[in-house]
Amino acid sequence: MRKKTTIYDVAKKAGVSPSTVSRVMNTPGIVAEKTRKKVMETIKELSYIPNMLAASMPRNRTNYIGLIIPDVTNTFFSNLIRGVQDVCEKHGYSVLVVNSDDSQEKEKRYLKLLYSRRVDGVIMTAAGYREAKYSEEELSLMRKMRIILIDREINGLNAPIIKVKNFEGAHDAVKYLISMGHKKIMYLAGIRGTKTNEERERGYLSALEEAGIKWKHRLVGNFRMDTAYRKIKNYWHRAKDLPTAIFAANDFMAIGALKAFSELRIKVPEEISIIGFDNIPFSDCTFPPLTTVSQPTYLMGKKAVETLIKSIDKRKIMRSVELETELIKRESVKNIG
Amino acid sequence: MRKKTTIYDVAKKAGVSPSTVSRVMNTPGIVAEKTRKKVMETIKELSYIPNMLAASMPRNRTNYIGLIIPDVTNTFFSNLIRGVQDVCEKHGYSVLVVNSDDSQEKEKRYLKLLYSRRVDGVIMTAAGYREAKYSEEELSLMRKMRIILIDREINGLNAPIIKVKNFEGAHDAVKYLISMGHKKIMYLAGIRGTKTNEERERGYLSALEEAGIKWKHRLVGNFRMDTAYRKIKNYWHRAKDLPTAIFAANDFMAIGALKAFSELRIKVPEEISIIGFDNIPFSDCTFPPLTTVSQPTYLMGKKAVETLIKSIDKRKIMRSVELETELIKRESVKNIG
DNA sequence: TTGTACGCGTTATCAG
DNA sequence: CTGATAACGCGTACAA
Repeated sequence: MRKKTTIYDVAKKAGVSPSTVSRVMNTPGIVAEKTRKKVMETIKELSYIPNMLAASMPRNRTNYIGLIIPDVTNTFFSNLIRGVQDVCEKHGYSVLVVNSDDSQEKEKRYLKLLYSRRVDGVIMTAAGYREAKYSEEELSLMRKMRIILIDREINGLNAPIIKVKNFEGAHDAVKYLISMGHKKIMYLAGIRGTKTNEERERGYLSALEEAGIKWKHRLVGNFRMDTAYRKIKNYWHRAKDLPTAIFAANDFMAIGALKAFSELRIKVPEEISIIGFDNIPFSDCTFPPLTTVSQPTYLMGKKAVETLIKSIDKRKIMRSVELETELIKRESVKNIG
Repeated sequence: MRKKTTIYDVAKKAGVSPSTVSRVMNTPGIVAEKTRKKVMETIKELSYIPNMLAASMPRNRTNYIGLIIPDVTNTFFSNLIRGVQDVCEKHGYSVLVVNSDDSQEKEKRYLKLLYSRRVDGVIMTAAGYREAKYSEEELSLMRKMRIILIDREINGLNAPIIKVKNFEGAHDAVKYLISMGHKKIMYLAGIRGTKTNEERERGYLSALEEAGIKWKHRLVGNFRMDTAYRKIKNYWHRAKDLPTAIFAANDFMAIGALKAFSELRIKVPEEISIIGFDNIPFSDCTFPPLTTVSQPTYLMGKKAVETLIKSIDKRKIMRSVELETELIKRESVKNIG
C-alpha cells in the first residue's frame, strides 16, 4: 500500500493552505466560490478521501456508536441493529457491534473496548435475563459514557431506557382471546424472575381478572422452543381439564407448541388456539400462520439512536421511551364464542 | 464529560516517561519488572484506559475490519457476521458492519466510508445477484484496500474469494433423492443468471444425468417464498405429469412449497418429497422439518477474517477458499424405492 | 477570505 | 532499560 493522499497534497496542488481545504470540506459556505471550485477539482483529481481517523482527534468525536447486544444471530436483535444502522448512517455515524452472549464479563470487557475506541455513545441491552449486579467500578465506567439502555434496566445507573409495553401487549392478546369466546386460557411462561416474563404474565392475569375469569394455568417454560414442545406434549398426555387457548410468552414457545400439537394430531386453531409474542420473522410461515404480539424492534433501535444522537449533537437531554406493541391477527386463533 | 486520563497523567504520577507507560502496555517484556509493577499500579489507580484512536495514528493501523453485506436482518448474513466478529474479537479487531441492500451505489459509498475510516481490511459480498459492472474509479478504490470477497466475484478485481461448493451440494441433494427411489425430480429455481442458481442447477442436472434419468423440469422462481408458493399452487392445478420430489434452490422457496402443499392437502413427504438449500434457522421448525443442504455461513465469516488478519499481521498472501456443504437429513423426504 | 501554528494522545526512533 | 522528540493527519483559534 503506497502512501495515501493527505490534505496537504491537495493543498499544495491547489495552491492553497490545508486549512482552506479543510474548510471546503466542512464549512463550504465560508470560502470564496472560486477557491472552493479549484479545491474541489483538485480533490477529484487526486481522488482524495479525508482521513476520518485523524479528524476525530482534534474534534474529540469519532462519530462511532457502540452497540452491545446478546447476539446478532437472534432476529430480535438483528432487526434492532438494522434500525440503529439506518439512522446512524443518515447522520454520519458508524456502528460498532459486539455480542455479549448475555455474559456480564464480556459486557464489561466490551464496555472498556468502546471507551477505548472513544465511541460517542453506547446503546446496550444489559446482559442476563435477571437483574444483574454491577460493581461500583463498572458503574463508574458506564457513567463516564453516554449510554442508553434497551429493554432492561441497570440498578444504580441512571440511564434512559427504551422498552416496549409488555404488560399492555399481553393484556391485549389475552383480551382478544376472551373476545373470541375463550374461557380457559393457559399461559406458557418464559423465564421466571425476568422482567419481560413478569410483565407479560401480569398482563395475562389482569385481562383474565377484568373479564371475571377464574380458570387459569401456567405452564413453566424458559422462552425456548424445545422446552415448550416437551412441556406441551407432556401436559396434554396427562391433564384432564384442558384449555381452549394458549398465550405463549414468546413466539419460539408458541412455535414449539404448534409443533407439539401437530404431532399430537390436535388441530390448530380448530381444537386449540395459540397466540405468541414478538412477531419474529417466520411466525407468518408456520402452519397455521401465528397470531402474535408484534414488538417494534426496528423502531426501538431507531428511537435509541435518535435520542442518543440528539444528545451528542445538540446536547439535549435523553429521555426514556415506551413503545406500543401491536396485535397481529393471523390464523392460529379461532372464534369459539 | 470531564477530561479523560491520558498516558501523561499515568507517566507523571508513576514518575516515569510516557514512553515507558506505552511500553508497559505494548511490550511489557522489555521493561524492568519493578517499573512495570509501579506503572501497572498507577494505571489501576487512575483506572486509565488507553486511547486506541490516538494509538491508531502513529501505528497506521486501526484494528478495524469493514464488513459489507446486503442485510444484517437476513439470517444467512447474521451468521456470517457472528463468525467474523468472533474471530476478530480474538485478535483484537473490531467490526464495522454496513448494509448494501444489494445496491451498488450504497456499496460504493460504504467502500469510501471504510477507506475514510482507515479500516485495515474489508470483507464484502458484492451487491446484486447478477454480475455487476464496476467503473474503473471504483475498482481502483477497491485495489487500494485489502479486500476479501464472500460468495460473489467482482470482474476486474483480483481479490480472493470465500465460497461454498454449490454444484456439489446440489448434486449430493439430488443424488440422495434418487437413492430414495425418486425418478421424477423437479427443480424449483432461483434467479436466473446468478452464479448461485446456475451452479445449483448444474448440480441438479448432472446428478440426473449420472443416474441416466431423463425426466426433468424447472419451475422458474426467484429465491422468494411467496413466489414459490404461487408457482407451486399454479403448477399443481394444471400439470398432468407430476414429480415425486422437488429440489428447491433455497430454503425460502422450499418453505413456500411446503405451505402450498399444506393448503393443497398434499402430504409431505408421503405424497411429495422436498429438499431445500441453506439450512436457515427454522428450516428445522417447519412441518415436517425440512431436509436441506447446509451452508457453513459462520465458517465462511471465520475463514474470511482469518485469512484477512493473517494478511494484515504477517503480511501473508490471501488465498481463495471453497467450503463444503452438508446434507441435513430431516423429515421432508420419503423413501419410495 | 485565507494562512500559520498549535494541539489531539499515542508510538517509534534514537540517544543515553 | 529509559527518556526526549518527532511524527501521524486533521481542525481551529488567531493573526493577517
